Amino acid sequence: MAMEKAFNAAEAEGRLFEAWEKAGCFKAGANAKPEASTYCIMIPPPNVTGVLHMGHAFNNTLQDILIRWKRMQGFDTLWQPGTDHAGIATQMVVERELAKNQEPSRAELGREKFLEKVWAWKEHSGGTIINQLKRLGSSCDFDRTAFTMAGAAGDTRTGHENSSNFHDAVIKVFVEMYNKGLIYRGKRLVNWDPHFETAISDLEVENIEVAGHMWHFKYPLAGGATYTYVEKDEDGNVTLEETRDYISIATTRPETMLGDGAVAVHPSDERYAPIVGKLVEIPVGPKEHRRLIPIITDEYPDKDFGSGAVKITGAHDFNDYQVAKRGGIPMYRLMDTKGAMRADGAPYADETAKAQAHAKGAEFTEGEIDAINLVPENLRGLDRFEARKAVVDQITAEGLAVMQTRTITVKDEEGNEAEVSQTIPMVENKPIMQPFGDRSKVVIEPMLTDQWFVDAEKVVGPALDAVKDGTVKILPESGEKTYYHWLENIEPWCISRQLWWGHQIPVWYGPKLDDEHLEKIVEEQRASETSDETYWWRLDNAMAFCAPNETAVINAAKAYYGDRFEISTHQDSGSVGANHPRLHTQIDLNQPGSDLTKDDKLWVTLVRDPDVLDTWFSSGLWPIGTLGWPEWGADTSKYFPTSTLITGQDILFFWVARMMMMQLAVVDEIPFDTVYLHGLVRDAKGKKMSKSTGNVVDPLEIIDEYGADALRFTNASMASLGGVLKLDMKRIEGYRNFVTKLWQASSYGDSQIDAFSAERGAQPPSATLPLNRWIIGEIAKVREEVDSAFEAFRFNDAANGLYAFFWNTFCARYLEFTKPIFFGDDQAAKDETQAVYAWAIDQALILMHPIMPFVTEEIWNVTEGRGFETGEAAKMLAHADWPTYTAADLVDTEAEAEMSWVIAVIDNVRSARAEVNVPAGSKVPMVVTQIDAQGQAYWDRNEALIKRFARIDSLTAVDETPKGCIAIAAPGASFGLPLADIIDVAKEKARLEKNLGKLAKELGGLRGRLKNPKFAASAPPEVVAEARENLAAREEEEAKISEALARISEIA
RNA sequence: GGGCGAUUAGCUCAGUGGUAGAGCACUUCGUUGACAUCGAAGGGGUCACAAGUUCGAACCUUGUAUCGCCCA
Repeated sequence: MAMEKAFNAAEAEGRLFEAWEKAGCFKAGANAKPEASTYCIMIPPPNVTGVLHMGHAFNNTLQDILIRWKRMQGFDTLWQPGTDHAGIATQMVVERELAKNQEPSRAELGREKFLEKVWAWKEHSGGTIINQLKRLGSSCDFDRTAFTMAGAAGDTRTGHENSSNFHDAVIKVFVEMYNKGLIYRGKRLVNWDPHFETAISDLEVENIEVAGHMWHFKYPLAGGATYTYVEKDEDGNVTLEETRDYISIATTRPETMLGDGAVAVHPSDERYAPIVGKLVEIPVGPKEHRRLIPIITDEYPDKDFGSGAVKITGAHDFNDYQVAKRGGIPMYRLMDTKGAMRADGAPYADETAKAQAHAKGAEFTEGEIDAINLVPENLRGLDRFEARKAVVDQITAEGLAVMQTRTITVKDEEGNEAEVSQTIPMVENKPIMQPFGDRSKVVIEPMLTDQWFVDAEKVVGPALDAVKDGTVKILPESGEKTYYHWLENIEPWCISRQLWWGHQIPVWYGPKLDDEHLEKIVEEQRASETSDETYWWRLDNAMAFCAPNETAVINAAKAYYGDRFEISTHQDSGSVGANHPRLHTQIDLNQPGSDLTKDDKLWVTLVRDPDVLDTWFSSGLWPIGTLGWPEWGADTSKYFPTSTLITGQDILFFWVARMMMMQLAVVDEIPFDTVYLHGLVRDAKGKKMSKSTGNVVDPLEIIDEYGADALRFTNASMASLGGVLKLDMKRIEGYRNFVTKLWQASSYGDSQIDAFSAERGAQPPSATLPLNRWIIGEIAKVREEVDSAFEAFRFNDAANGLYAFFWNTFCARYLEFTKPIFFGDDQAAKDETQAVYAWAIDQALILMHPIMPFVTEEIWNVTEGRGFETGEAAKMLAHADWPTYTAADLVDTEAEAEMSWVIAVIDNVRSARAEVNVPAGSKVPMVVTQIDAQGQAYWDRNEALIKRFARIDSLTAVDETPKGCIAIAAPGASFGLPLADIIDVAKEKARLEKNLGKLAKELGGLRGRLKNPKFAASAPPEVVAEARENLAAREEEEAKISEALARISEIA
């Protein structure tokens, strides 16, 4: 059948993908040979709310290349697709949707109803990105599409119908790790998002440089003490000396001053040495209740930054937190979950007294300190930014701001200008790095909160060892260094999020209890029934029960509380503080005089922790969770441990390292043996793609315009190990042209030489012509090149090798050289060449299929005609057998030498003609002055070919080169083009001289090396031999050109 | 401040000890029986800098400069 004029990607891609899926080409184990080893890739699960971006396109192209390659090789392959539930992103999307449709808000709906809405949204829109992966040609086993919330309450099982019960796996792991003491609850400074009212991970924080202010304030020394403040220049000369009764502090966040626990200076800072250990007063809040804090030393303050003294607010700054931990400085939390100044607790006077008591040595627990609210009444409930203004105003009004004098020009009423000196507070306007929530876009507040943690230090060991001993390989190697650096300095992993959408933590709280303290508990209970004490505060004294489900937790609670108690559970509606664990009795404990007797029946209500697990906790279980652990059967567990993980280097720690730790902790096996890391896809200039810059490239638009194959080829060619990924449209266009080239070469085979009617199979047809023997060898070489490139994850080498082979060797040489045969009349030669041509195209399609599946499959199907060898009908290319022939099998060195001689003659003639302006179209005569027997044989066999492509009409042997002749040198032969009438003698001389110049440079290097006795002594023999051969060849060429130059000079 | 990396042709990048390559761009030519989404020919680099190791360095070592990314 005649092929279309060009490949219509837009029309063919959808049709081909459907055909592959319909034929079950991508199912786990499809095309596997009997007893084949498994090869499995776990997709890095995209966010279920996501849409395909260039990063996904790149990442999935590489995965698809590997899986298609292995599938064709006959491995038992599985490429596992799926999405993660993306807690905060999904919750946000659904909340926004509710608002848009004017439906009740999340808070109005309550937890259960809201989660129904989320599942409904997932059912409707959650499949977007999975379907977009298909546009790219991704050959995942989509029947197994997984979801990290599969099996959780309310799951409608849409879009992940066959997914295993991921929820059970997550909960099981949590419970087991909890029981082993690997998971605990504690206070830590986290990135708090005041909009979503949850902790978020570092990855979800964007640090953005914004215009900020730096205020300078005076903290007066306690009791009016003074000291001599001395500043010196570099040479030690005193530049300032004054008596001060304060220490100057610079801050960009004055509202946090209320929670200061200390002022820190560098131990080597001489300016403050006299006052280290003294107390200073925090210059804000009601004067009579101002707290005194110590001046301490710590390595953290930078002497040259600001005044060199740093206020330490451990509960609201990551650096300060470390200083506070080192120095035992209390951390006072100032804000609530919305980022407003706290309004809870006792009056300010009482609270500040508590803090002062603690400072003087009274014992407080961490929770008790956290309960202290150091916000003065007049600031309570204010948004943090309003509070900042108020604090600045109050300090300035009191004269405790550091002032500066400025001269400004003012105009009076008549317009006269006058210079006026002004003293104003010192406020520096300077850019500061500020953290923003990547989804909420609000300023992230570092906040000390109760969170759940994995004690990562206890599980990191095996994950480190597996990479150190080479069991798991990370590419590029720099990734391993980063991995070690991360894991050797690992911190506790915060796994709780204050969200509803996610795996709810399987922990229930009840009152702490034992017989001795029962009365005390009852008393406390009595009090708390009427008090405003928060849930968070209550949990400090609560008993935690961790179990996979309610039945189990009730059993656990029974064991703890004993027979006297009835146990029930309460599902917290989700708003923090709305409920707390309770102990009930039929007696109204709040009635005066009421009391318990020993036989009174009691009830305990357990409350489930409202928090959910970080999405990374569940995606940390992705390899075993998707395969059905703990309920997996042999048909899925055989794919574990998986083979290759391809992902972005930015999540090496967040995801890769955690999968390593968790799989090793849970099933004691590595999750994968090789990790391939790549960078971010950037624009052509290397800028990050971002909506605000407007340089985002949509892969789907690229597919629409250039076809998926062009995009995929571009991705492969960019994928050098450790390479930077800059996406240039020009490059995509170039590879689109390559797709066309492949199509046209196939079309030539089809319409011009009817090659595809030839009978052929997987093995190369027998060939006698050097041209055909040569191309068969070249195919074998490129097959080896592609395989070794894929094995080494050098996708760029595979892509570039195929490109160069197909364009420069196959099309520019072989295809052209078949023309004299097909336009001649040697039928045997035609038959042989037809078969070889068709076979070579088949092989090229196979080798290019992993990178460009669509165009290759389309050509494969329209050209037909293969499978004669085995008698089997042609399979789809996606399941064609990957070849194993080697260069050693198929390269014919004689044919190779002959073709390179022919090509050299043609190229030299063409080059010489072009440089001396002989019209390319004109046919000219050629003479030969000298030719060896080998050269003569080559000429005789390839005369028609050389004449056609060098545009020569005759060859005459002469004894002496005619005057005015263009010299053509070839190995073992000297030719000339006697064109005295046409050529420009000066140009020909210039050409020869230029060639001599190039040769002289090469010869200089070669001779220099070979003359050096140490070279022959130290260099490997094959290098020396190569240099000798090279020198001989260059010398032969030099002699010929020198002679030609002498000849041409005769007529000049 | 710490970690990882980069610096090679006008641009984007390959190149792990044997004397420098690709694509694009550029110049000239071309309606030559697959292809103008093309073909032919060509120009273009002190491999950031400095010192060292080596017979030999873009590559290994040390230092310097500049630029990224991540963490603090």
